[in-house]
Amino acid sequence: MTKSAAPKMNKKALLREESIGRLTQAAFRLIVAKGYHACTLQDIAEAAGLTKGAIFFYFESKENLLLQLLDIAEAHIVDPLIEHLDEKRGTAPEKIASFFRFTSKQGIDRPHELLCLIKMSIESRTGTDIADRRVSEIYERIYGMLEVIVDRGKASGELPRSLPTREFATLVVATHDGMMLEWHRRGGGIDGRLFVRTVWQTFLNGILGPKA
Amino acid sequence: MTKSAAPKMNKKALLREESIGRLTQAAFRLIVAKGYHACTLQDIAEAAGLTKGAIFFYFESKENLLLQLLDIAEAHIVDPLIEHLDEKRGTAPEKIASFFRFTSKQGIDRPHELLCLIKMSIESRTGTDIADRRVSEIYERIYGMLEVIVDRGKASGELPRSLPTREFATLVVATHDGMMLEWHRRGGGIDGRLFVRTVWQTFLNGILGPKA
Amino acid sequence: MTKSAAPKMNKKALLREESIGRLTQAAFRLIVAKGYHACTLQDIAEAAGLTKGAIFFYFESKENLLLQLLDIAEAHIVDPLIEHLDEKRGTAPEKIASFFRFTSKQGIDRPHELLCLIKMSIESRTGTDIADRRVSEIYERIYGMLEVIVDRGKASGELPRSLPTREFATLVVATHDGMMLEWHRRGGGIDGRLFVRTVWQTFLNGILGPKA
Amino acid sequence: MTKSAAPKMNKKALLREESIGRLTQAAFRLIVAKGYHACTLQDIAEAAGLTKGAIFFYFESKENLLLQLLDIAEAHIVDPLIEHLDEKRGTAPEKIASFFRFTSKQGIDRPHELLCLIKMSIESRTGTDIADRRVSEIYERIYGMLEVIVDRGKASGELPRSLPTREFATLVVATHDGMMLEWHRRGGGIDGRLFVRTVWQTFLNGILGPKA
DNA sequence: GATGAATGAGCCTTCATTCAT
DNA sequence: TATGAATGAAGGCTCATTCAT
Repeated sequence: MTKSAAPKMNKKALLREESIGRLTQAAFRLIVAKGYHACTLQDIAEAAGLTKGAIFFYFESKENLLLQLLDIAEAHIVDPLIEHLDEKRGTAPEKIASFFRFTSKQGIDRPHELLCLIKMSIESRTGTDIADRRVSEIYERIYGMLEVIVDRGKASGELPRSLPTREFATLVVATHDGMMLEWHRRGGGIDGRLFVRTVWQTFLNGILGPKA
Repeated sequence: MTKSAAPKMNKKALLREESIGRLTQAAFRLIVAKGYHACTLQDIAEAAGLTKGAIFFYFESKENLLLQLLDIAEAHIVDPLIEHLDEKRGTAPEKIASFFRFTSKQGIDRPHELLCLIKMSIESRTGTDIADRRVSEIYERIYGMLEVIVDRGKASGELPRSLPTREFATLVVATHDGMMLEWHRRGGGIDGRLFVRTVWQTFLNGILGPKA
Repeated sequence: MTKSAAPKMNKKALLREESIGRLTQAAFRLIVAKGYHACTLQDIAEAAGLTKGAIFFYFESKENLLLQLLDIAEAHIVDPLIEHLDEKRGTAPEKIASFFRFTSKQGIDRPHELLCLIKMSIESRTGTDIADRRVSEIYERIYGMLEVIVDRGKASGELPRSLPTREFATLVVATHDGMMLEWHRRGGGIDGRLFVRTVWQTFLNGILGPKA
Repeated sequence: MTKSAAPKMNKKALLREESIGRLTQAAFRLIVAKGYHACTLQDIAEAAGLTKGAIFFYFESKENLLLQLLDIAEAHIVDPLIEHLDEKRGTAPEKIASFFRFTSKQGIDRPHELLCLIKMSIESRTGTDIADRRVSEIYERIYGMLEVIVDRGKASGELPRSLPTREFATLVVATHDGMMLEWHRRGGGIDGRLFVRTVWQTFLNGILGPKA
């Protein structure tokens, strides 16, 4: 449904979508594999079966391609995540468990998009260029959401008052990102589902005690 | 004492140490800040108050400079860590807590060296070039050590038999690296000591329950 | 006919041939004038009215450009030479005279290609890199052909049995290359045709006596 | 006797001569092997067991080192050659035979010096820099001498009047240089003495007929 | 819609050269 | 006497970018 929104879409538009899709997928894959700076437009174009020129035709610049990828990742991952947690009724710990569960599912369905976001958040910390700021922006949304959950949890007594909000939200993100990166790094060697479960059970136990 | 081992060191040797030191420190700092690929030798040389030529005089190539940094990081961080945990008597959970405590201290004393290691481990996953393989090698040492600790802990009943060794070791590294990266990312915004304590207390609670 | 094989060739292909042609001609000229190592890609690009980038677009590296030049020189000079002498009926001395006559004509028509070959064969003798080996390969073809001619000449009594094959073939090449180099060196000062005739008449007399 | 001209030479001067000797010999060897431009001062210094600085201490620049080599080659090879042919009584053909015989002996005794001269005469033909002009100067001496011999031979009837002086002198040099280069190129493969004899006998026969 | 030719800024690297010691 | 440290100009090469077709 997403792809064929307009059933009367003409051939040109179809071709356009097809090419853009191939380029973005190739870009996601290669940026995750080699890092943004180490990966050339040549690489991406070749992987997509097109030429460098096509990238400029569709995206105008390398930076803009990256911004598009970030938009996609935000729309596919962060928006649904926030929506999901907003709608969800439940205690703070439950919401945090949901956070892990939900993004883990994303990480399995769309590993490149999630990993692209995480790797971009790490590759550069200068904060000077547009893409860096865009990444920060996305991360701030996540931090903001988590801090609200934690604060409410503390207010309602679901979480210990002593928990430092900011540091704890940071810990959640850290554990999550670290988990995804290690999962990607050790690829073949570990059992994904087992690993994810180990992570958030440990984590939840950590906050609430082993009964939770 | 390490630096001034020979107090009667001649001027040339002193100059050499001084320059190498300035270059490696600048390299550590800039690679952590901008990533290896995004950071030029010009940047590094300027930050060290020297010229590109000096880098080639001392290190022969950009890749070799990186390898030297990895050697330094391994010697300053990983070697002492492994030694520390080897010597230490205690249960598996205590050793894992020590792992966090020890490297956190390293992360505060020599943040650039630890972060350089972590960032390099993330920037590229192709595993094709020498530096990539060197990073993997270093990480394998850490993984190996952790897996031994976990296995012994399981054998002695200090850790639940149900704990999957490999996945759990991965979780420890993931949490640790994620923590360091987030700490670095949010820099001014969070309280380092408070954060680190939050991390490993949560983590330990997660394994052993809140009393531990 | 060779160049305009397809009269309906499209513009891109024409442009390509034109640019490649200009670059190779410039490269031949400059390498002959200044030597391979002393001549920069900047020099070549400028002489061809293009930029360094264009060289890499077409040839990928300086070494590869040289290899292309060697291929061209072999195809234009050595192949026809060997074919010519293979087809030719006649005694060994006649064939050797033909050798001089034929390559002298080549040397006048395409002086840069022949001289490039000769100069490259002299500039380096390390034999370590690819281009060096390629040059040796080409020269071995010439030596092989000459040695066959000499051996047959000795067998048929056209050449004295006492003539040492290998040394004599070397002499032919030495005289020929020396001649071309000196002709190039003294450029304006000597009469090319007169010089060439002097060379091979002297040479032939040397083998067969003044009557030949 | 040449080296220890002053029997009371002090240690410093001896050391000086020793170092200069090692450097020039290394330079001769390497320039012949790799060509002037392809051979770095580092190479030379290392081969001499010294450092780059020493070269500048003794020679001031790379070009100046080359000029010194050319001076040495001229003094050791060209001066004795001209002296030898001047003193020698005999016909023009005999003098030319002497020319080959004499330099061949030089080529065997001091191959690097003679080959350095020849290779330098080929590597560059721009004639713009000092070293190029110096090489030309040396070659002009040889050409001048040969042309005098040929002219006198023609005047006295020892050589055919029809012989074009300039072209013939060029031929002599061409044959000689070509011979030396090929001898060096085919190194192990050919018999030096046999080769040289083949060359000049052929050559002489060429001018005078097989009886000479 | 997409390509192939070409550019130019900037990178890593080399190397002759300088100089304090 | 000779070295080791350091430089700077220039070389080969990469890569994002432009543009005519």
